[in-house]
Amino acid sequence: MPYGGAEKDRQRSEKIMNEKRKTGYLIKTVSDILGREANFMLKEQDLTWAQSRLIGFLTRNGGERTQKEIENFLEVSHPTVVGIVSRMEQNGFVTCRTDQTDRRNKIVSLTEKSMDAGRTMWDMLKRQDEIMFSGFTAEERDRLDEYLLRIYDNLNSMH
Amino acid sequence: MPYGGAEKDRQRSEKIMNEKRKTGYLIKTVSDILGREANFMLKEQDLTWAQSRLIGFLTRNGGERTQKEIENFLEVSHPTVVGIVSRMEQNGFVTCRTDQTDRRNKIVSLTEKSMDAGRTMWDMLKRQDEIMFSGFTAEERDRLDEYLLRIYDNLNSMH
DNA sequence: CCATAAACTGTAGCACGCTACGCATTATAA
DNA sequence: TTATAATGCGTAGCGTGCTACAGTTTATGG
Repeated sequence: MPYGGAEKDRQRSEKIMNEKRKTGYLIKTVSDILGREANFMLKEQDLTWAQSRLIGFLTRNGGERTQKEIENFLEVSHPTVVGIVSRMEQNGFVTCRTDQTDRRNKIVSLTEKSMDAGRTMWDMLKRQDEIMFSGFTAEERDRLDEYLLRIYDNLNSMH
Repeated sequence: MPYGGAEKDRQRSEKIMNEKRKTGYLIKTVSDILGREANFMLKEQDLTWAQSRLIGFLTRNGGERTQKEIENFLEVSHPTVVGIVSRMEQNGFVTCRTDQTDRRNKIVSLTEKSMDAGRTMWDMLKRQDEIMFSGFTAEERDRLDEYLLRIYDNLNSMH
Protein backbone atom coordinates (compact mmCIF):
# COMPACT_ATOMS: atom_id res chain seq x y z
CA MET A 1 0.00 0.00 0.00
CA PRO A 2 2.78 2.54 0.34
CA TYR A 3 4.07 4.13 -2.84
CA GLY A 4 1.65 2.72 -5.37
CA GLY A 5 3.82 3.04 -8.44
CA ALA A 6 3.32 -0.69 -8.80
CA GLU A 7 -0.34 -0.96 -9.64
CA LYS A 8 -0.03 0.87 -12.92
CA ASP A 9 2.11 -1.41 -14.97
CA ARG A 10 2.43 -5.11 -14.46
CA GLN A 11 5.28 -5.59 -16.91
CA ARG A 12 8.02 -4.03 -14.85
CA SER A 13 9.93 -7.26 -14.72
CA GLU A 14 10.44 -7.01 -18.45
CA LYS A 15 11.39 -3.39 -18.13
CA ILE A 16 14.10 -4.23 -15.66
CA MET A 17 15.31 -7.11 -17.78
CA ASN A 18 15.84 -4.73 -20.64
CA GLU A 19 18.36 -2.78 -18.65
CA LYS A 20 21.99 -3.70 -18.87
CA ARG A 21 23.68 -4.65 -15.60
CA LYS A 22 20.24 -5.61 -14.44
CA THR A 23 21.21 -7.68 -11.44
CA GLY A 24 22.64 -4.85 -9.37
CA TYR A 25 19.62 -2.68 -10.01
CA LEU A 26 17.35 -5.59 -9.28
CA ILE A 27 19.00 -6.07 -5.90
CA LYS A 28 18.65 -2.37 -5.21
CA THR A 29 15.00 -2.33 -6.26
CA VAL A 30 14.08 -5.37 -4.19
CA SER A 31 15.93 -3.89 -1.23
CA ASP A 32 13.96 -0.65 -1.56
CA ILE A 33 10.64 -2.48 -1.72
CA LEU A 34 11.54 -4.59 1.29
CA GLY A 35 12.40 -1.53 3.32
CA ARG A 36 9.33 0.36 2.18
CA GLU A 37 6.97 -2.47 3.07
CA ALA A 38 8.67 -3.16 6.38
CA ASN A 39 8.52 0.50 7.33
CA PHE A 40 4.86 0.57 6.40
CA MET A 41 4.09 -2.40 8.66
CA LEU A 42 6.26 -1.14 11.52
CA LYS A 43 4.90 2.39 11.41
CA GLU A 44 2.14 1.34 13.78
CA GLN A 45 4.76 0.54 16.41
CA ASP A 46 6.61 3.80 15.75
CA LEU A 47 9.54 1.75 14.49
CA THR A 48 11.53 1.46 11.28
CA TRP A 49 13.26 -1.46 9.60
CA ALA A 50 16.69 -0.41 10.80
CA GLN A 51 15.42 0.13 14.32
CA SER A 52 13.71 -3.25 14.39
CA ARG A 53 16.94 -4.89 13.41
CA LEU A 54 18.72 -3.20 16.29
CA ILE A 55 16.05 -4.42 18.70
CA GLY A 56 16.51 -7.93 17.35
CA PHE A 57 20.25 -7.76 17.79
CA LEU A 58 20.03 -6.52 21.36
CA THR A 59 17.34 -9.05 22.21
CA ARG A 60 19.54 -11.92 21.10
CA ASN A 61 22.54 -10.51 22.97
CA GLY A 62 21.63 -9.83 26.55
CA GLY A 63 19.67 -6.65 25.97
CA GLU A 64 22.64 -4.32 25.82
CA ARG A 65 25.61 -3.84 23.55
CA THR A 66 28.20 -1.20 22.76
CA GLN A 67 27.49 1.21 19.95
CA LYS A 68 30.60 -0.12 18.25
CA GLU A 69 29.26 -3.67 18.40
CA ILE A 70 26.00 -2.45 16.94
CA GLU A 71 27.91 -0.80 14.14
CA ASN A 72 29.81 -4.00 13.39
CA PHE A 73 26.65 -6.01 13.38
CA LEU A 74 24.51 -3.72 11.25
CA GLU A 75 27.45 -3.08 8.93
CA VAL A 76 26.68 0.57 8.51
CA SER A 77 28.88 3.59 9.18
CA HIS A 78 29.10 4.81 12.73
CA PRO A 79 27.32 8.14 12.12
CA THR A 80 24.38 6.10 10.86
CA VAL A 81 24.30 4.20 14.13
CA VAL A 82 24.52 7.44 16.08
CA GLY A 83 21.39 8.63 14.31
CA ILE A 84 19.42 5.44 14.79
CA VAL A 85 20.31 5.16 18.46
CA SER A 86 19.57 8.83 19.09
CA ARG A 87 16.12 8.61 17.57
CA MET A 88 15.36 5.41 19.45
CA GLU A 89 16.53 6.96 22.71
CA GLN A 90 14.35 9.98 21.95
CA ASN A 91 11.37 7.65 21.50
CA GLY A 92 12.08 5.59 24.60
CA PHE A 93 13.11 2.38 22.87
CA VAL A 94 16.64 2.32 24.31
CA THR A 95 18.64 3.96 27.07
CA CYS A 96 22.31 4.85 26.90
CA ARG A 97 25.16 5.10 29.39
CA THR A 98 28.92 5.21 29.23
CA ASP A 99 30.91 2.11 30.08
CA GLN A 100 32.78 2.95 33.30
CA THR A 101 35.48 0.35 32.70
CA ASP A 102 36.27 1.99 29.34
CA ARG A 103 34.78 5.42 29.10
CA ARG A 104 35.11 5.44 25.33
CA ASN A 105 32.28 2.94 25.01
CA LYS A 106 28.62 3.86 24.94
CA ILE A 107 26.36 1.07 26.09
CA VAL A 108 22.90 0.90 24.54
CA SER A 109 20.19 -1.01 26.42
CA LEU A 110 16.70 -2.18 25.56
CA THR A 111 13.75 -0.78 27.50
CA GLU A 112 10.52 -2.47 28.46
CA LYS A 113 8.81 -0.59 25.68
CA SER A 114 11.09 -2.00 23.02
CA MET A 115 10.82 -5.52 24.43
CA ASP A 116 7.04 -5.27 24.16
CA ALA A 117 7.25 -3.88 20.65
CA GLY A 118 9.70 -6.60 19.71
CA ARG A 119 7.09 -9.29 20.11
CA THR A 120 4.51 -7.97 17.66
CA MET A 121 7.29 -6.65 15.43
CA TRP A 122 8.45 -10.17 14.93
CA ASP A 123 5.12 -11.40 13.58
CA MET A 124 4.95 -8.61 11.04
CA LEU A 125 8.40 -9.27 9.68
CA LYS A 126 7.74 -13.01 9.54
CA ARG A 127 4.63 -12.37 7.49
CA GLN A 128 6.63 -10.29 5.05
CA ASP A 129 9.17 -13.06 4.81
CA GLU A 130 6.50 -15.58 3.92
CA ILE A 131 5.06 -13.41 1.18
CA MET A 132 8.50 -12.64 -0.16
CA PHE A 133 9.36 -16.32 -0.55
CA SER A 134 6.01 -17.74 -1.51
CA GLY A 135 6.61 -20.36 -4.17
CA PHE A 136 10.21 -20.91 -3.14
CA THR A 137 11.55 -24.29 -2.12
CA ALA A 138 14.00 -24.58 0.75
CA GLU A 139 16.74 -25.41 -1.75
CA GLU A 140 16.04 -22.27 -3.73
CA ARG A 141 16.15 -20.12 -0.64
CA ASP A 142 19.45 -21.67 0.36
CA ARG A 143 20.85 -21.18 -3.11
CA LEU A 144 19.79 -17.53 -3.11
CA ASP A 145 21.52 -16.98 0.22
CA GLU A 146 24.62 -18.67 -1.10
CA TYR A 147 24.68 -16.47 -4.20
CA LEU A 148 24.24 -13.33 -2.17
CA LEU A 149 26.99 -14.31 0.22
CA ARG A 150 29.34 -14.96 -2.66
CA ILE A 151 28.58 -11.52 -4.09
CA TYR A 152 29.02 -10.07 -0.64
CA ASP A 153 32.44 -11.66 -0.31
CA ASN A 154 33.42 -10.67 -3.85
CA LEU A 155 32.61 -7.05 -3.18
CA ASN A 156 34.38 -7.02 0.17
CA SER A 157 37.52 -8.54 -1.32
CA MET A 158 37.93 -5.48 -3.53
CA HIS A 159 39.99 -3.77 -0.85
CA MET B 1 38.19 1.91 -0.06
CA PRO B 2 35.11 3.70 1.19
CA TYR B 3 33.81 2.82 4.64
CA GLY B 4 36.40 0.33 5.77
CA GLY B 5 34.30 -1.52 8.30
CA ALA B 6 35.04 -4.59 6.22
CA GLU B 7 38.74 -5.05 6.75
CA LYS B 8 38.42 -5.72 10.43
CA ASP B 9 36.51 -8.94 10.56
CA ARG B 10 36.46 -11.50 7.83
CA GLN B 11 33.74 -13.67 9.32
CA ARG B 12 30.83 -11.40 8.64
CA SER B 13 29.18 -13.96 6.43
CA GLU B 14 28.77 -16.17 9.46
CA LYS B 15 27.50 -13.28 11.47
CA ILE B 16 24.82 -12.57 8.96
CA MET B 17 23.90 -16.22 8.71
CA ASN B 18 23.26 -16.29 12.41
CA GLU B 19 20.57 -13.69 12.06
CA LYS B 20 17.02 -14.82 11.54
CA ARG B 21 15.32 -13.58 8.38
CA LYS B 22 18.78 -13.32 6.96
CA THR B 23 17.90 -13.08 3.30
CA GLY B 24 16.19 -9.73 3.45
CA TYR B 25 19.04 -8.22 5.42
CA LEU B 26 21.53 -9.80 3.06
CA ILE B 27 19.82 -8.16 0.10
CA LYS B 28 19.85 -4.86 1.93
CA THR B 29 23.51 -5.19 2.86
CA VAL B 30 24.61 -6.13 -0.63
CA SER B 31 22.56 -3.28 -2.05
CA ASP B 32 24.27 -0.84 0.32
CA ILE B 33 27.72 -2.08 -0.63
CA LEU B 34 26.91 -1.87 -4.31
CA GLY B 35 25.75 1.71 -3.98
CA ARG B 36 28.69 2.68 -1.80
CA GLU B 37 31.26 1.26 -4.22
CA ALA B 38 29.51 2.68 -7.26
CA ASN B 39 29.34 6.11 -5.67
CA PHE B 40 33.02 5.88 -4.81
CA MET B 41 33.95 5.09 -8.40
CA LEU B 42 31.61 7.67 -9.89
CA LYS B 43 32.69 10.44 -7.53
CA GLU B 44 35.45 11.36 -9.96
CA GLN B 45 32.82 12.20 -12.58
CA ASP B 46 30.71 14.13 -10.05
CA LEU B 47 28.02 11.52 -10.45
CA THR B 48 26.14 9.10 -8.21
CA TRP B 49 24.72 5.66 -8.81
CA ALA B 50 21.18 6.95 -9.16
CA GLN B 51 22.32 9.69 -11.52
CA SER B 52 24.29 7.26 -13.67
CA ARG B 53 21.22 5.11 -14.03
CA LEU B 54 19.23 8.09 -15.23
CA ILE B 55 21.91 8.89 -17.80
CA GLY B 56 21.77 5.30 -19.00
CA PHE B 57 18.02 5.41 -19.33
CA LEU B 58 18.02 8.65 -21.30
CA THR B 59 20.87 7.45 -23.49
CA ARG B 60 18.94 4.37 -24.50
CA ASN B 61 15.77 6.39 -25.11
CA GLY B 62 16.51 9.25 -27.43
CA GLY B 63 18.24 11.50 -24.95
CA GLU B 64 15.10 12.95 -23.41
CA ARG B 65 12.17 11.65 -21.44
CA THR B 66 9.41 12.96 -19.23
CA GLN B 67 10.02 13.12 -15.52
CA LYS B 68 7.08 10.76 -15.11
CA GLU B 69 8.69 8.24 -17.46
CA ILE B 70 11.89 8.49 -15.46
CA GLU B 71 9.94 7.84 -12.30
CA ASN B 72 8.31 4.76 -13.81
CA PHE B 73 11.63 3.45 -14.99
CA LEU B 74 13.66 4.03 -11.85
CA GLU B 75 10.73 2.83 -9.71
CA VAL B 76 11.22 5.44 -7.05
CA SER B 77 8.80 8.01 -5.71
CA HIS B 78 8.36 11.18 -7.69
CA PRO B 79 9.91 13.50 -5.07
CA THR B 80 13.03 11.36 -5.31
CA VAL B 81 13.14 11.99 -9.06
CA VAL B 82 12.60 15.70 -8.51
CA GLY B 83 15.68 15.76 -6.30
CA ILE B 84 17.89 13.75 -8.63
CA VAL B 85 16.91 15.79 -11.69
CA SER B 86 17.33 19.07 -9.83
CA ARG B 87 20.84 18.21 -8.69
CA MET B 88 21.80 17.00 -12.14
CA GLU B 89 20.40 20.15 -13.71
CA GLN B 90 22.36 22.18 -11.18
CA ASN B 91 25.52 20.33 -12.20
CA GLY B 92 24.89 20.68 -15.93
CA PHE B 93 24.15 17.00 -16.65
CA VAL B 94 20.60 17.59 -17.89
CA THR B 95 18.39 20.43 -19.05
CA CYS B 96 14.67 20.72 -18.46
CA ARG B 97 11.73 22.26 -20.30
CA THR B 98 7.96 21.92 -20.19
CA ASP B 99 6.19 19.93 -22.86
CA GLN B 100 4.13 22.45 -24.84
CA THR B 101 1.66 19.85 -26.07
CA ASP B 102 0.86 18.93 -22.46
CA ARG B 103 2.12 21.53 -20.09
CA ARG B 104 1.95 19.12 -17.16
CA ASN B 105 4.94 17.22 -18.47
CA LYS B 106 8.50 18.21 -17.73
CA ILE B 107 10.96 16.96 -20.34
CA VAL B 108 14.47 16.14 -19.14
CA SER B 109 17.27 16.09 -21.75
CA LEU B 110 20.87 14.92 -21.71
CA THR B 111 23.64 17.46 -22.23
CA GLU B 112 26.98 17.03 -23.97
CA LYS B 113 28.60 16.86 -20.56
CA SER B 114 26.52 13.90 -19.47
CA MET B 115 27.02 12.10 -22.77
CA ASP B 116 30.77 12.43 -22.30
CA ALA B 117 30.56 11.26 -18.70
CA GLY B 118 28.38 8.38 -19.78
CA ARG B 119 31.18 6.77 -21.71
CA THR B 120 33.73 6.47 -18.90
CA MET B 121 30.91 5.84 -16.42
CA TRP B 122 30.07 2.71 -18.30
CA ASP B 123 33.54 1.18 -17.93
CA MET B 124 33.53 1.74 -14.18
CA LEU B 125 30.20 0.08 -13.67
CA LYS B 126 31.14 -2.82 -15.89
CA ARG B 127 34.26 -3.37 -13.81
CA GLN B 128 32.17 -3.48 -10.66
CA ASP B 129 29.88 -5.98 -12.32
CA GLU B 130 32.78 -8.26 -13.14
CA ILE B 131 34.10 -8.21 -9.60
CA MET B 132 30.66 -8.76 -8.19
CA PHE B 133 30.11 -11.89 -10.25
CA SER B 134 33.59 -13.33 -10.29
CA GLY B 135 33.28 -17.09 -9.90
CA PHE B 136 29.71 -17.15 -11.17
CA THR B 137 28.62 -19.20 -14.13
CA ALA B 138 26.13 -17.81 -16.60
CA GLU B 139 23.55 -20.26 -15.29
CA GLU B 140 24.05 -19.05 -11.75
CA ARG B 141 23.66 -15.45 -12.80
CA ASP B 142 20.46 -16.26 -14.63
CA ARG B 143 19.14 -18.21 -11.67
CA LEU B 144 19.89 -15.31 -9.35
CA ASP B 145 18.02 -12.91 -11.61
CA GLU B 146 15.13 -15.31 -11.76
CA TYR B 147 14.95 -15.58 -7.96
CA LEU B 148 15.09 -11.83 -7.53
CA LEU B 149 12.34 -11.30 -10.09
CA ARG B 150 10.16 -13.81 -8.33
CA ILE B 151 10.66 -12.02 -5.03
CA TYR B 152 10.00 -8.75 -6.79
CA ASP B 153 6.71 -10.05 -8.15
CA ASN B 154 5.77 -11.61 -4.82
CA LEU B 155 6.25 -8.33 -3.02
CA ASN B 156 4.39 -6.34 -5.65
CA SER B 157 1.44 -8.70 -5.55
CA MET B 158 0.83 -7.78 -1.92
CA HIS B 159 -1.45 -4.94 -2.99
C1' DC C 1 56.37 9.45 32.58
C1' DC C 2 55.03 11.59 28.32
C1' DA C 3 54.20 12.03 23.67
C1' DT C 4 51.97 9.76 20.11
C1' DA C 5 48.88 6.53 18.23
C1' DA C 6 44.64 4.04 18.29
C1' DA C 7 39.79 3.52 19.39
C1' DC C 8 35.09 5.19 20.16
C1' DT C 9 31.80 8.72 19.78
C1' DG C 10 30.01 12.96 17.97
C1' DT C 11 28.84 16.76 14.39
C1' DA C 12 28.31 18.79 9.80
C1' DG C 13 26.72 18.32 5.42
C1' DC C 14 25.09 15.79 1.62
C1' DA C 15 22.36 12.11 -1.52
C1' DC C 16 18.32 9.59 -1.87
C1' DG C 17 14.60 6.97 -0.30
C1' DC C 18 9.84 7.84 1.69
C1' DT C 19 4.89 10.11 3.03
C1' DA C 20 1.72 13.90 3.00
C1' DC C 21 0.15 17.87 1.20
C1' DG C 22 -0.63 21.53 -2.38
C1' DC C 23 -0.65 23.70 -7.12
C1' DA C 24 -1.18 23.79 -12.10
C1' DT C 25 -2.91 21.55 -16.06
C1' DT C 26 -5.66 18.40 -18.61
C1' DA C 27 -9.50 15.09 -19.02
C1' DT C 28 -14.16 13.73 -18.00
C1' DA C 29 -19.09 13.98 -16.91
C1' DA C 30 -23.24 16.23 -15.88
C1' DT D 1 -19.87 24.51 -20.60
C1' DT D 2 -18.70 23.92 -16.15
C1' DA D 3 -17.78 21.41 -12.00
C1' DT D 4 -15.09 17.44 -10.71
C1' DA D 5 -11.62 14.10 -11.27
C1' DA D 6 -7.21 12.70 -12.71
C1' DT D 7 -2.47 13.64 -13.85
C1' DG D 8 2.11 15.71 -13.30
C1' DC D 9 5.12 18.40 -10.68
C1' DG D 10 6.72 20.74 -6.47
C1' DT D 11 7.73 21.42 -1.30
C1' DA D 12 8.11 20.12 3.52
C1' DG D 13 9.85 17.07 6.65
C1' DC D 14 11.93 12.92 8.02
C1' DG D 15 14.92 8.35 8.24
C1' DT D 16 19.00 6.23 6.83
C1' DG D 17 23.07 5.81 4.26
C1' DC D 18 27.64 8.12 3.32
C1' DT D 19 32.36 11.10 3.90
C1' DA D 20 35.23 14.22 6.43
C1' DC D 21 36.58 16.22 10.42
C1' DA D 22 36.91 16.86 15.57
C1' DG D 23 36.88 15.48 20.53
C1' DT D 24 37.67 12.29 24.39
C1' DT D 25 39.60 8.37 26.32
C1' DT D 26 42.73 4.52 26.40
C1' DA D 27 46.87 2.10 24.78
C1' DT D 28 51.76 2.15 23.38
C1' DG D 29 56.67 3.29 22.67
C1' DG D 30 60.42 6.15 23.70
